[in-house]
Amino acid sequence: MLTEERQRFILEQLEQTPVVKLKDLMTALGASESTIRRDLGELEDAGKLRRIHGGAERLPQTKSEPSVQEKATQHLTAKAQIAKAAAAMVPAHACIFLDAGTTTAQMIPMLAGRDVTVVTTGVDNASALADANIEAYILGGKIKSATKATVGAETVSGLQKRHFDYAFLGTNGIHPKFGLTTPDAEEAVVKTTAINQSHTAVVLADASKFGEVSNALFAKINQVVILTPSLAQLSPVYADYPNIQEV
Amino acid sequence: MLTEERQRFILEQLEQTPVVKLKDLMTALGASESTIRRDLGELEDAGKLRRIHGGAERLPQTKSEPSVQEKATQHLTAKAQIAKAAAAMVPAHACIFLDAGTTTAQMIPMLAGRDVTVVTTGVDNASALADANIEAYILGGKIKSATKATVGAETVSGLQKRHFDYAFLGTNGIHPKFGLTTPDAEEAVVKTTAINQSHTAVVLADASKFGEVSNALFAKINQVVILTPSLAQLSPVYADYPNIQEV
DNA sequence: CGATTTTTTGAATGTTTTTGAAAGAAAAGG
DNA sequence: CCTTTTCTTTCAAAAACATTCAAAAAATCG
Repeated sequence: MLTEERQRFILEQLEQTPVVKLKDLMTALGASESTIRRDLGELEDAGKLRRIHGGAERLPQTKSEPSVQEKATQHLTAKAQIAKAAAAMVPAHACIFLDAGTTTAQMIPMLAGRDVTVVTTGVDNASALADANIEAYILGGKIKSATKATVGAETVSGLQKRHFDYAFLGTNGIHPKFGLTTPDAEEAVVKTTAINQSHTAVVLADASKFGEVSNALFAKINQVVILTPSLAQLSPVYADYPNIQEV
Repeated sequence: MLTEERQRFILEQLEQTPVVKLKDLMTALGASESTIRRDLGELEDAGKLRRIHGGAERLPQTKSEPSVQEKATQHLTAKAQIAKAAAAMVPAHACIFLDAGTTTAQMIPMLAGRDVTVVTTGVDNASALADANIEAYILGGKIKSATKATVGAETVSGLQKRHFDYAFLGTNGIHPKFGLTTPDAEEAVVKTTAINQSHTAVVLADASKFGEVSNALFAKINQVVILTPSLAQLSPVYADYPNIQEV
């Protein structure tokens, strides 16, 4: 484990929680007390954090990554376009899986009044489905505060007891070599399971996702149908895939 | 638990409620009397609060935007009063069940920053818990669109795999003869199961619930602890129950 | 390529801070 | 008044701290 890796990890921890404990860092990083202390000292000298007895705390001016709300307004029209096409794929009496996330959320108003059953892992999606009077189920599990999605063994085993006509998922990255990826490993497991339990898996992706690679793989490109609004704008690499469809 | 974490929590508490009790802080933070006293002393020296007999009080704010938050905290509604008392019952490291509903939802900001694990059936509560960065789990199941609570066999069997130190529930009716009742039979089953799986079950009820009877029974009065803000106003019938407590 | 220097690491040392408990003083409440 | 609760002070144990030193790893140079 390199010095830079450790220090980056410490700062990432501090973005999630206002204080980190030295002992937790020792076990998490597998380094000795001395090493962690040196890292904390250097990071403090660099003005990245403040040391406190027992660990370190985040500086007050920490800027956060784009929140759920900010992301929601960014690619709105493109997302709505894909969502409309995705909702049109759903036949009557179908049972579908709806991933957590703002992209799939756009499908909900377009499913209102339809005879469909929806299973989701997104807390916000569950709320919207209830508002739209759609028959909805949420899978139990631990709630990730960043995305408000349920994850973990309970969610996965809940998925394995079901089968879906269609699964609709979002993604953070689509790459010819590295496949479909998402930042969170636990969410990746959930997505993979949902794909396995569905007859047809559909990924909703706007142009900004192509060529991107995130942390955790959840499927290869040819395992799913990909809907995108702007096939022409993309690198010609993606033209070889018949399962990437323009809407 | 680090010094900074404790002191941060104490100040956050004082934003919610004008006074904090030393004993409540002890159970909430899992620290000794001496430690809490030292924290209060340091925070007083730093000009962050004023110590009073039995705890500490918030300083009179002369800052920018006092209107919204102070009004919300100074004139505590009946529900917030009960929620505050209920949250004070929760010790550190506890695992609690939080019923769906607006009454129990009021407990969430008062649990923020606490070392507790919360399991809920309320979709909206799950969202609020995630916002407050509280470790939260939602039970899977069908979502009732009226209340956005999960119900059904999946929810009940999920409950039966767990155990809680405390369960906090709302109710629609409290009656000496007909017990605790709620309009929906499926939600009643969930509440009953939650009570059975908990060491102590606590029902939060304002005065309007007493004497009312709804459709489905979920518990007898003496099976739970009932918190209410206005014991004196109630019919003398309820004075016979030692488990009905004024807050 | 090997030898030497520099950097990084983990353990050992003694010091400081934090913590919880105890005992008596002060305050609150009947 | 007495009883109970809360408060302050003191003390020893535990945890966390800075510092030093030698071994291991990496980089540099002849």
